[in-house]
Amino acid sequence: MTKEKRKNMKPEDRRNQLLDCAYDLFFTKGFEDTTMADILASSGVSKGGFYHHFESKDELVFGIFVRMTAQIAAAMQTIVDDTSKSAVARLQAIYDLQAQAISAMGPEAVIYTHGALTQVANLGLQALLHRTIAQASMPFLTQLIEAGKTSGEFSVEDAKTTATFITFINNSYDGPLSAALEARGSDQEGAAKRALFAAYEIQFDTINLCLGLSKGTIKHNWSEFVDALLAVPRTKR
Amino acid sequence: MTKEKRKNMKPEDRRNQLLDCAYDLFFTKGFEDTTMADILASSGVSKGGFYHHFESKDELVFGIFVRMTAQIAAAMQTIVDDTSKSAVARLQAIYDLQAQAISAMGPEAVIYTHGALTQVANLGLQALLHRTIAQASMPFLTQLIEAGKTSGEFSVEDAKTTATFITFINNSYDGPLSAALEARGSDQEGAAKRALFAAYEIQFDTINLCLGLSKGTIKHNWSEFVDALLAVPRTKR
DNA sequence: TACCTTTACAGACCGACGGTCGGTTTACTA
DNA sequence: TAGTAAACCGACCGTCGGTCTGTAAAGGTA
Repeated sequence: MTKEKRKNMKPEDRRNQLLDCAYDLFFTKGFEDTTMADILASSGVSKGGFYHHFESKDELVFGIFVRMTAQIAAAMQTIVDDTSKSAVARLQAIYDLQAQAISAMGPEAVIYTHGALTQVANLGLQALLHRTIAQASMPFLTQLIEAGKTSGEFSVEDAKTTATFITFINNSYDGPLSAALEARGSDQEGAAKRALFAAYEIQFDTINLCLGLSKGTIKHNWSEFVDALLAVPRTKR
Repeated sequence: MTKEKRKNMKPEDRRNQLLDCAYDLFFTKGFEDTTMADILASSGVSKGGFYHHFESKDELVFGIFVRMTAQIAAAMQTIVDDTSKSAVARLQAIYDLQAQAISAMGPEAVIYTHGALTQVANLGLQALLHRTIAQASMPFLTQLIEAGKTSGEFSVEDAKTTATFITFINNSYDGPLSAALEARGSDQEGAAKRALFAAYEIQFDTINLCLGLSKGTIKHNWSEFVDALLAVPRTKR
């Protein structure tokens, strides 16, 4: 931390810089365990500078999630709006996109983030993240299921009910992944990996069934990616 | 707060009293928003007295969940161990027990607790509660599904995988209930109620399907209880 | 250039919080 | 009744998120 000449930045740039710093810290140390001093030190901004742009520490979380939902909404929008594809194909595209987005982070980063979010101190942050993603993606999934219902591809009583249930499962069912990551390198590794794929199977069987699709219609293409995840050696810390 | 004569209590009693006070406060105000001063005031114990029995504020949460898991485990144990009943009947008994336990609280208390847990400030507590209940109930559910598999009642690939998935759904799928409670008294009430029952339907359809049971075998008997919940007028606060 | 206004920033300061510590009271035993 | 161990008290401490007063940079105007 060498003493640098003070540099006034454009408000939007400074805000984004602070959001970036907070993002890193919150998702590794957790919200409560990240102090304002941490954020100020990593960003090189003074307290006064920070509170000129944000009203509170809480607003950082809010700001992070606003950025995130905007990205998710935009991505899903383009997929759902491509009506040249069938509803099934578009739904599959959503899952593929999910896989791509996570893949793009790289295995190590995914593991690190996942591990951090699963810590007890971060459960609140994780729950809020799930809720945020659910709220952002629900409308588009509902719209897509509605489209598939009218086209006769999906056999569904109520699109919104189904969308709610599927969104819930997609977002929150990460227990088996945690267990598998935990088991890396131990003699339980093989069993945990099989359990993980069995979990994905039951998850996607359920999804297909809820939409009235035959088994295996919508599928996760996560195999090679999960393999990459489990191949990462456990970091000592 | 009249000044009373000091009364030394047995450690176990004092601990339980403090856990009771903390339970009430945490599940209404939330963990972070409950100060030590709140707990001390409501229990009439001094700071020194408290820290004689507990190491930290965090330990209160831990203590609360230990008591809770013990109760859950005991209740499920007796049901699962009653091998005179079929596996289906025992699984149904678990859901009935769940309904009874919640009913016993009374509609107002359920609504209040649910509302408190759903607030953003309490999401961490809620997630930890879900995780705790899941860990406590999983072994018994696995055992029961295993029994039903060998008896031929359930058609299941792997008992543990299925138990994990069902436990996950049972514990965490409370979004529709929140929405319905939120809609009480408004013109959306009817729609929200229908949506809630549709959500329960898709939930139990999934459960039955995961166990290879025909639709409607395992069912929730929550109708009249949910009616009672939704009949409670919204309290202004 | 000189001057003024606006705004991005600095850091001393504040009250509230969780937790500590030395001392006091109670309950029990001999 | 004296001794002791454990239950209890409350003043005190360090750290936290947040405030407030002041200052330096940036940009307009002459």
